[in-house]
Amino acid sequence: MLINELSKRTGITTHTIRFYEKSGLIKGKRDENVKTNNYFHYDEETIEKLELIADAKAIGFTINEIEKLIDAWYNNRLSKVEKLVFLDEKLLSIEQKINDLIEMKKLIGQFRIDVLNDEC
Amino acid sequence: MLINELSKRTGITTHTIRFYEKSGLIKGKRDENVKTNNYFHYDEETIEKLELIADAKAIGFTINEIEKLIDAWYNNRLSKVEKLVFLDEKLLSIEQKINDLIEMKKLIGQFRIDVLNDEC
DNA sequence: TACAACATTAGAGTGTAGTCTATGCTTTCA
DNA sequence: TGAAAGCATAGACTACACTCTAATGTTGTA
Repeated sequence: MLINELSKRTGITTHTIRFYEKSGLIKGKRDENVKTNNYFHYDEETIEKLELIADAKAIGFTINEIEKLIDAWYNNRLSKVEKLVFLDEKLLSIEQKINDLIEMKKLIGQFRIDVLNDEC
Repeated sequence: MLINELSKRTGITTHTIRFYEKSGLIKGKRDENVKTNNYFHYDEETIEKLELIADAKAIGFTINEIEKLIDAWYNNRLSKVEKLVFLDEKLLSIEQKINDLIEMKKLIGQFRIDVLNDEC
């Protein structure tokens, strides 16, 4: 599919898709048989990747981290050990974030009770 | 205390502290008795606030959200209802983030197993 | 009293992640 | 076949959250 369809199917603007393409997060393919244009063609896997990007962004991953994640997932540039090191590191930081969020939830929850009881 | 001590006690640079001051997150007081300088004086509460800022930043709050949180917490610009609405909204978004993180943890955890079993 | 250390403001610069505009070529369809 | 819609690239612009520099004034100490 071309960029417009990809955009419609993912809800991500063509501008942002091109930005991700330039950043190396996704890779469209040029059709060798067509000499008249330079259009990028995208496959179903790209949709998966864009969904992964959206999810990873939502939990605070940077473009750089997402690039590495996609690299570990889809490409074979990283060795098994490198992949495991990276994934373990991410798992740890995710756990840390969950704990931080639970702490903040407690804090705000307690504050909410104080407000409710006019103690604040 | 002056900005240098505040910086040392919180680990936040004077530049960043001034940025927070300009952004309205913290408020130093000028000493009315001293006419020779314009130095800001900070109290213990400011340390608390800077710690709250650091924690809130770590979980992805923006400066704007943090400002509102501090406003609800320390100042009395917001009514009880406004405070509760804001806090409930934050609690919901924190819960959403925790769920997103748990999902991503599962995903990466499964991927880790696949890598371990050479299925990837 | 010299001078190092610290204070202030204004404003420029940086990195991240887009977002938008301009220009120009290609494809599609009435 | 000509207009509308779609595609590409380059590069300018934006928002956020700092981070740094310059210019200038104040305080503390040897």
